Amino acid sequence: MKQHILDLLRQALDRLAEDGVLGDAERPEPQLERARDPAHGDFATNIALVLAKPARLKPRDLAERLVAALPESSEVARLEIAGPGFINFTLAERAYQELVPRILEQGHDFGRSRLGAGQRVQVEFVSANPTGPLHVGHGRGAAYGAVVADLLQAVGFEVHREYYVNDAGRQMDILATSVWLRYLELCGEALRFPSNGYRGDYVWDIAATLHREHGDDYRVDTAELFAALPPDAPLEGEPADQAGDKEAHIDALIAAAKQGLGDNRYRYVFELGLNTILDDIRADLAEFGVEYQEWYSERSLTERGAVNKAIERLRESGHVYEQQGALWFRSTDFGDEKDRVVVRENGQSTYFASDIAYHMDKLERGFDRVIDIWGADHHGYVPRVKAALQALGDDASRLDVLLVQFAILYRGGEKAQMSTRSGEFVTLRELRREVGRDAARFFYVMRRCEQHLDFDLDLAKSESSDNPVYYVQYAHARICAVLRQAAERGLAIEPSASATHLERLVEPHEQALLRTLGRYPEVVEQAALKAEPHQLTHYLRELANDLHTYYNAHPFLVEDSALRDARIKLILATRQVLRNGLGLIGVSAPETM
RNA sequence: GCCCUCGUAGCUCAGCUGGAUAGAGCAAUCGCCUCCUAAGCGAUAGGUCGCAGGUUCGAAUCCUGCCGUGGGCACCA
Repeated sequence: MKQHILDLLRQALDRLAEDGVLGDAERPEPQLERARDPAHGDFATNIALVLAKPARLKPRDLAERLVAALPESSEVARLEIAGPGFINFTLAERAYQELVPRILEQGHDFGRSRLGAGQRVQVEFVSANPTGPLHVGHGRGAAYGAVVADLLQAVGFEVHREYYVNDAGRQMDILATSVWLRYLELCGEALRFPSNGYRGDYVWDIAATLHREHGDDYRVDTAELFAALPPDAPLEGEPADQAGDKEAHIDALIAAAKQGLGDNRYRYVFELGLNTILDDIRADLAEFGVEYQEWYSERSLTERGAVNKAIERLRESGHVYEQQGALWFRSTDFGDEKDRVVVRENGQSTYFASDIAYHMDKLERGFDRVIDIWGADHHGYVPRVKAALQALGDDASRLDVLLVQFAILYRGGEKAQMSTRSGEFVTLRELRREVGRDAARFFYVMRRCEQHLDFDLDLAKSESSDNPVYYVQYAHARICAVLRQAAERGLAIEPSASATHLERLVEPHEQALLRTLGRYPEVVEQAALKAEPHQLTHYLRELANDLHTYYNAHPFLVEDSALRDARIKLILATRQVLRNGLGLIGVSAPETM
């Protein structure tokens, strides 16, 4: 509908331009907005105000010229110039009524478009280190990323969903070492677990697997091995007098593990930890309705020399220098606040170096657009990654980084962030178990991503209209109930084809519902282009409200068969849009509740 | 200290590429089930859009400063 009016406006502008009315000024794309006040019709444009100055006309005079130049359309019932020079469009009722057969015919495809014209977009999201289960913070990134990806796909982009697996690097060594130490404890060794180790129960579980399947094969004499370790930082309950460096301590422990186990056995423990956790993450996300096209291994990047290649390219283009034994990237040349190390004094490349290589690879794979979804705590990272792409001569504007703020759980009005048992974050799995997948998906995307999310667990679980998930789902179930009722009464529930009888939809509630239905494609488009799923959740709430209001005001299964036919078609169309919208945010549309 | 984010009704939030009288939901108060699921609907009330300047025909929206929230400022990942 909106596109149609825009077409009319463009044609009118063309005519005025031909007549020389507009002068030489650049012509902006006309802006067409939904009128806030019904008295202003359905759509309004400020184009006359914008063009008045270059055309050297008063806004209202220009508006009149424009209106005169607008082609006739059966969809437009009324045109009006208002206020300082807005042009208001009121659509014909028929234009709305014809939505119903269109929605029913297009079904699942209603609201989808080809706006993206098959452009390839990569969306990378979650990408949590495989050092433990996903927690509720990752859950928000997962839900948000999945919906953004689905929205983009719905408007015609070819979407590639990717998880970057940090399967190399120090954190993974710490995990492997933690698993091994727990294993040694299971073997009966007495040892002091490092302050920087991973302490979660899942580490014990992996260690138990190792112990069960391999007995004492991985056991070494710990006393000898750990004899010369530099001191650790004190654990809770330990005296703080001889505080050591926990980083140096854990690094020495890793080295000791590698030495004690030898390459093969160390690698086995490492892989066992990685695979166990990665499998868990995969299953967790799959149960959450989040699927990927690719799980991209950081290690593979290193193994085929991509990191070295990236560093070489930076070197060739003269953007790196050596200082104090390390290799630095001069990111300040590209707006970063300080230069960054890419190769450490000990010869190891940094995580940032891998990231440069990874992003270089993304662009080389030919995506038209690359979207990274990160936790907001990584925002300081954005300038340096963009700087690196610029230094490599790539187009950094192809990369968009979307930052997702933390989610804070509330239970009984109190923060419930920490789980009392382990002192760790609540896991995504625990959250899903508690509130269910539908509520979790909906609540996670209900707010703008840069907004801190207060996640009210009690509300998410409540079966009342306060709970937006139930509210929307109930609208869907209610329509299904009406159809079941019709079947029980032996009424024809197969609505007649085409637009027959739709002129009977004259009640204000029906007109309101039709207007909301007509907005759906615009909402999907905006939500997709701006990466704002919350627009869709807000819309669905409105649509459900229109339906509930209508339901309370008018019976659908009336004696008058023509009216009944029209009303059933209207609620069928509503059901379709509810389904489509819920589907896009990964929430089910139940037939009964 | 520097950088980023957010600050809108009692609470949680929309609205922010400048537009017409700032909107929802919850909570509060008052109503609506012999009728397709009351997991619903209606009504009332609720505002110095953090504060102060600036830009202009017009600012919640853009700019500057200040105040407050959260986060970031590693040869960690």
